[in-house]
Amino acid sequence: MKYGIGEFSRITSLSIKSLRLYHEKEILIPSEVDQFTGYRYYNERNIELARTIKILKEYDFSLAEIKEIINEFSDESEILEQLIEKKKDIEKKIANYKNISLSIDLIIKLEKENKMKPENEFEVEEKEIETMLVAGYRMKGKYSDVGKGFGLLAKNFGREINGKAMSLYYDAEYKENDADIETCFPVRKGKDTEEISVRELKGGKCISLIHKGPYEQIGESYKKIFGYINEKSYKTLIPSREVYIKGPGMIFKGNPKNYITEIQIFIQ
Amino acid sequence: MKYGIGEFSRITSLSIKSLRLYHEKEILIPSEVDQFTGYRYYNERNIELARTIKILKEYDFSLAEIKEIINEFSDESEILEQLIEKKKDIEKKIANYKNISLSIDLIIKLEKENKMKPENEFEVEEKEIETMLVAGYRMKGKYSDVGKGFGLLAKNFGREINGKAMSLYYDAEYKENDADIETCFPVRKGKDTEEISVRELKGGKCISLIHKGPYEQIGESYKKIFGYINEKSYKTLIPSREVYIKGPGMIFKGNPKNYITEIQIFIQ
DNA sequence: ACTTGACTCTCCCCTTGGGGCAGCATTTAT
DNA sequence: ATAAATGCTGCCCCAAGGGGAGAGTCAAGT
Repeated sequence: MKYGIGEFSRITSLSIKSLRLYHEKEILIPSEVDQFTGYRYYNERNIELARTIKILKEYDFSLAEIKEIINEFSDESEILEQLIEKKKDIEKKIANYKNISLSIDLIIKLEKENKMKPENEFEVEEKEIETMLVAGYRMKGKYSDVGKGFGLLAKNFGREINGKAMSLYYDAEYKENDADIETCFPVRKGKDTEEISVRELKGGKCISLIHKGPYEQIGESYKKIFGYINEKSYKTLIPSREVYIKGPGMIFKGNPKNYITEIQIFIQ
Repeated sequence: MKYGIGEFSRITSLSIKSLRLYHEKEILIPSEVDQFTGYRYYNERNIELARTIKILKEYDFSLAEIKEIINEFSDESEILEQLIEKKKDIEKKIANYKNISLSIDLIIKLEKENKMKPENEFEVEEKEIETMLVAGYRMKGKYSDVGKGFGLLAKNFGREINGKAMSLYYDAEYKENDADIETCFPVRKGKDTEEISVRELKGGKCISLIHKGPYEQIGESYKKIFGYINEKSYKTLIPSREVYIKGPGMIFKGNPKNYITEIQIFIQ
């Protein structure tokens, strides 16, 4: 029994194009090729081989690998090594895709939270903040350096991040150049590394104000919030916090005019 | 400040080749191109865009998708839809790879079992078989039809298969053409479908003989095993079993001379 | 001013696993 | 005998670049 390429294609569910390619690459050679017309004819043994090739393709082997395998081996027990290797490859891909999936999840989650409660209020507010687990990287420098801190945190704790980026300011007064800052992410879990400390960040009562717009103009909001605090004669605690509700994103830098930062000054 | 392509490549960790491609595809257009020399020069804004592109690439977006996104949007909140879609894609890939991984695992496992205990004995043996969960497809036909049954089972229960393929023979005597056969796989778990029944297959005491070689010659082994049974005056039960310790594989058909089949005839 | 070495340019071919089409030859069924 | 279906080769195309040839350009040292 012999089959023309069309029939063979239907039998094996391999496209005619693929069959011609496999012939050209000497992976699946028709049992007979008409010397004059070039017509390809396939037989039963070709069907078996085609099945093997299809399965190896499903298992993500490349045509080059498949060619090697079918030329050298004829039984599963002989290709255990290759199967184990391939499985490792696949596990790596799975791990990689899982990371991507988690990263995307985080972005979606944070953005959805923003959509849920569009912060329309610009008034000073008193509120209670809960204790949370954070990963923090403490540094001395300027505000503009915090990006590096967040980059470091994201690289090390990317998959455990659980909320919005924050900065903690440990100076009692405003410092331009040598500020004592800790960049933080809320995390689900994690261990200290050399540079990063993971710990509970105590909550408490705080005075909060939403600042909308570029960070460079945040001074005005600080003025407003301290005005309120002085009026009420509250005693402040350090560190104070800035929560980046909407800042430069994971993907886009975004438009600074739309940045939203929450200032939180904790009181006794 | 402007950067040559080499420096920009170092800054962004994108290869020069990629940068030229992105320019050609109008994804990342240098801030300045020398009209006479064709030299590309990049600026700070290009760095931001490059970062965005890199991240989208990591998230598995194609260049075409990236082009669309960066042309139309400038904030994460605007591409939530695309992110959700991409996440679905990635979940599909993960699911697919997991299936492959499980299939390969199964093959490796079964082959390793064969290596562990090379069945060297060809003598009739009495042994105890444990109860196991099986998925079975019952049919009437010839032995040569069982392949289809196994194909069906593998398709539906592939990821739950937990041992070697078996056939159960429900006829008391030998039948050539219209035999009542059930093809089975041991499975971890599973639910009945219209054609396939999942259930406990009771174990018990059986007389076993390993048959090595093509199935066509299994008659001799049956003769031997029934000789033994008659000699001992055992009462046999139905169904009897054939366990395909080594038969046509998942990948290769293999050489029938090396096939190993265990005949199990249960006794009271 | 010149040379040298490092950069950069365009162009072309290669990769994987085929898809699609043109133009022609052959086979099969009516 | 003729038409419809099938098959052939050859060419161009996709994504996302990699590699290299051959030529032009830039900056620094002499």
